[in-house]
Amino acid sequence: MDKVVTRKPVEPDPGQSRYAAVAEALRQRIVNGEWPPGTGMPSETSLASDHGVALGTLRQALTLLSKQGLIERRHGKGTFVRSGLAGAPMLRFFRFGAGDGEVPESRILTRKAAVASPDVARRLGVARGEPVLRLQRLRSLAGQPRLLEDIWLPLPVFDALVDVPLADIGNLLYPFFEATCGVAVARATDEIGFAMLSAAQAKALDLQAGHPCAVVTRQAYDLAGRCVELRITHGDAFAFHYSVTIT
Amino acid sequence: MDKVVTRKPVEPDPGQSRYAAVAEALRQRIVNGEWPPGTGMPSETSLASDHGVALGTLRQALTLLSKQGLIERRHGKGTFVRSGLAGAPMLRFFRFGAGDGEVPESRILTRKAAVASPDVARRLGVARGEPVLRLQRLRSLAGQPRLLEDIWLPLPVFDALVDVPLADIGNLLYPFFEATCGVAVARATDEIGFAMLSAAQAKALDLQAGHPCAVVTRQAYDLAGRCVELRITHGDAFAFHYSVTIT
DNA sequence: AAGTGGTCTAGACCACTCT
DNA sequence: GAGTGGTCTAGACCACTTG
Repeated sequence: MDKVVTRKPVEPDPGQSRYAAVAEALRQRIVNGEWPPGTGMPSETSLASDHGVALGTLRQALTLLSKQGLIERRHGKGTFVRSGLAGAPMLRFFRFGAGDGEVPESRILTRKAAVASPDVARRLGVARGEPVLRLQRLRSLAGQPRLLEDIWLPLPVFDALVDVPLADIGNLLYPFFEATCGVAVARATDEIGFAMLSAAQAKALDLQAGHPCAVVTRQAYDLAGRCVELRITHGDAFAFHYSVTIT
Repeated sequence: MDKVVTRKPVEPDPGQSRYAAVAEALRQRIVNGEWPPGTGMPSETSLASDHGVALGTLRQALTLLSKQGLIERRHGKGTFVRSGLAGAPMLRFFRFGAGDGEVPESRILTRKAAVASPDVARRLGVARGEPVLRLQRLRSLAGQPRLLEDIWLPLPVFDALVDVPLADIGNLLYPFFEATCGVAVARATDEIGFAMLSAAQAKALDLQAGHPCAVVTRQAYDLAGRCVELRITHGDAFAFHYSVTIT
C-alpha cells in the first residue's frame, strides 16, 4: 500500500489556477481542524511536496490565504493559522479619551434564551423561530458607561453560555467564546448608522432620551463562514470617529 | 558610447529588497510624468530587461505598485498608470434612495480666495497664511438638497479655478481638476464624525437647525503625496450608512 | 548550525486581447 | 498570430529565529 505523504497532485477545476486549488485544499484542512487556530502549519517545502506542486506555487497559495486573513506568516518561525479576532475593538469607532488599547470594563445586564425574530434570524442566517441566546451588555471606561450592546447568539452552538456564571465572562467576549464554546471568530462586518437613544438606552448610558447615538451592527463569522454573532452597539454619536482611506 | 536601453541595474539600499528598489524607481518615472495617468506602460519583459532584473522580480515590483493603487494590470492588454479617482463618491456614505451610481447635481454657492487659517493650513499641509481658494457647494438628488460641502484648495496650484465660469464646473470635481489644473487625485482619506447643523447649514439643506448630521472630512492627495484638497461635507445623519469588514 | 519564510533567477507554457 | 499579463517550475541564495 502506497503510504507516501504525497497527496494526489491537486487537480484544479477548469478555469481555476493550480495555486487556487491548493489554497482551497489547505483551507479545508484548516477548517477541518487539522491545524487548530494559533498553531503552526508544516513548512512551505513540506507542504509543497505534500501537495505535489512547486515551492513557488505553494507560496502563491499561502499568499492567497494570508490575504484572506486565514493564516499569518512569520519570517524565520513558520506559518500559523490565525486565531480568532482577539477582539475586534468596538472602541476603534469611538473617542472617549481612553488610553491606547484600553479594554473597557463589561457588565452583562440581562441574559435570556429566546426564539429568533424574523429580523434576527435573517441576520444570523438561521431559520425563523430557532432558539437564540440574548445578552445585553454595558461597557464602561473609567467608571463611565459608554457602550450599550445587544447580542444574539445561535443557541445550539452557545449552549455552554446559558448557564455559565455571569462573573466568569470576562471583558472580552471573543476569547471567551473560543475557550468556552470552541467558536473562533474569524471575520466580522460592521455596519454604521445613526439614531436617537430610547429612554431605556439613555438611562443605561447616563444620557438623555433622544440623544443622538451611533449604531454599529456587527455580524461575526467563524472560519467556515457561519454567522455566530449578531451585535448591535449604541454609543454617543458625538464620540464617534472613524477614518477610511480610498485609492 | 553605451546607449543600450538597459539602465544601471538598481542597487537596493541596504535592508531593502531589489523589487522594492525597482518599484521605487518605477514610481519616480510615473511621478515624473514619463507615463501619464491612463496611459500604458511598457511590457513587463521590456521593463525587466530595462531595469536589469529577472521577470519575476519586476513582477513583484509591479504587484507592489498595484497594491498601492498606483497602477492597474489588465490581462492581455498591458499595465496602466491609474488615472485619478474618477470621483470618490461621497454618496457611498449615504442612503438617499438614489439609483446606483447616480451623480448628484451640484451647485457652487460661493467662491472666494482667502488665506489659510491655522487649522486649514495644517490639514492642507501648507504654511499658515498661504493663499487658498474656498468653495461652498450644494449637491442635490432629485431636486432635493442633500450634501453641503466646504472645500479648500491650495492656490498657486488651482489658480485656473479662480476665474473659470462657475457654470463650467461640472457635477464631478476631480475630473474637472485634472482637465483644468492638471491635478490628479490619487488617494484620499475620509474621517467620519457626527455633529449638529448650524442655522445656515440647516437652511441650505432644507432641514432644521440643530438637526443631527454626519460630517465627512476629506483630505485628497496627488501622486506625489501632496494634499490638494480639504473638503468638509455635511449630510443628514439619518441617511448615513457605512459598512466595514475586518479580518 | 539548522530550520523557517523571503528574495531572485531563468525559462517554459497558458489565457486573454486585439488586429 | 503576435503581444500582453498570469501561472508554474526548479533551483539558488538571503534573512530571520531558535537551540
